[in-house]
Amino acid sequence: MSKGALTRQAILHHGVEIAYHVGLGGLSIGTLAAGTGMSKSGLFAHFGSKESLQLDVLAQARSEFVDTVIRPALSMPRGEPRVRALFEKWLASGRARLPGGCLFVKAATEFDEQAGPVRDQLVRDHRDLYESIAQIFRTGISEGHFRADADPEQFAADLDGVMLAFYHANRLLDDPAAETRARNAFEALLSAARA
Amino acid sequence: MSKGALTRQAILHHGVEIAYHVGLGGLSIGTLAAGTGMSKSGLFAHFGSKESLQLDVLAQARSEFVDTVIRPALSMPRGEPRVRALFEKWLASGRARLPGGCLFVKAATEFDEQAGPVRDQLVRDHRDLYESIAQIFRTGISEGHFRADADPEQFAADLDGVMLAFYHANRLLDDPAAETRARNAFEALLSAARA
DNA sequence: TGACGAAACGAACGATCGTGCTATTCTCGC
DNA sequence: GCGAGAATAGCACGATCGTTCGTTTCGTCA
Repeated sequence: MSKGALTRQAILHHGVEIAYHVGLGGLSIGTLAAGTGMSKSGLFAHFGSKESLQLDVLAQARSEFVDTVIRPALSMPRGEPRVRALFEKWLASGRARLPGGCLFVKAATEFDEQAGPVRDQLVRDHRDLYESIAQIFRTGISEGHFRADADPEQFAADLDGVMLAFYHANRLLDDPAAETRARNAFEALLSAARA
Repeated sequence: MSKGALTRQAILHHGVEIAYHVGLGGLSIGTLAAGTGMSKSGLFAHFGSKESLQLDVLAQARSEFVDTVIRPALSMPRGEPRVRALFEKWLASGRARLPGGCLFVKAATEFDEQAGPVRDQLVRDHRDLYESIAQIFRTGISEGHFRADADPEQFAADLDGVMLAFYHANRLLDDPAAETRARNAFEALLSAARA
């Protein structure tokens, strides 16, 4: 990998880390440059605009989330084990405060009323996520683990809700029962899909 | 009401409206002053600091949310009707894009990793909300509408998750099925609490 | 009506924002 | 090892940020 691509990646890694604390809008080029030991203009040259930087940081977060949550789940056997692995990996990434998934939640609420390319990208990413969840759930139907008339899209929305509530309780409230509650809710979803 | 208190209230109303779009951090004194037709310094004098302004805007959002969601629900008969009214009012406030509740979700993700008085206040508000939900649910237990061993705190977390997923699907994705999904999830919660 | 306190204004501060330029340093293929 | 081109730095810009200060306008009550 060339020198430029290397520092670029280091910048984005730091960027995800910072944006995870202050949001994509709060991520400023000056502080990011200071954090990576670069000059403002030197860093800026890599992206050309702040919006482009935000999109690249978002792409980095997405790939980190896919690597730590989606892909490991897809390597599990089809059906309930795969669904369960998705949930566990997702939960673990939140517990460990991995910036990937968290940044997505933060960016989604930050930009949901601000039109522009960042919002458009977030919409695409969220749709992809929902589609991935639904697809993983469908393997559970075709394997006979879940009812044939279960609604995969409904399950995707429900699971997202469980995770969002977990993020809130875990990160804002520091509620030690957050994980237990998330597990209870997840098991309730599964048993409703089975019966 | 004195002149000062009147303009102050007008400022806060506008503040909630703006923060609902750009977040509490993105809410700047300059734009807020322009939006209310005041000078920056004249507006600033009402609050003394940006942080104080943020706290006051948050208090305004909280009171709007209590007025449009919590209080109407509490006026309904104890038990399931009250729980159902809470859900319906909450859903309606999201559908109508009333800034009150939405701003809370936005501020929660915005400040969940930024220590300070704003975060502390958000934690208190969120705990109060959860306690209110649990309390309303408990009236359903004592009225015999729900199982005696149902967990009110778990229900509060579950309902919050349903609403968070609804916000996401409704505001970011503009998903027309968002409301139906929220209703399905809510009914599933209720029937699980009954059986 | 005159006076006094509250309310709002105008101008300015230092800091930081994103973004251009130009120059310098570095990297890497020949 | 040299030269081309990429990578980074330095500096400055206009704008906006939160904040302060002194002044002016306004509301209210004696």
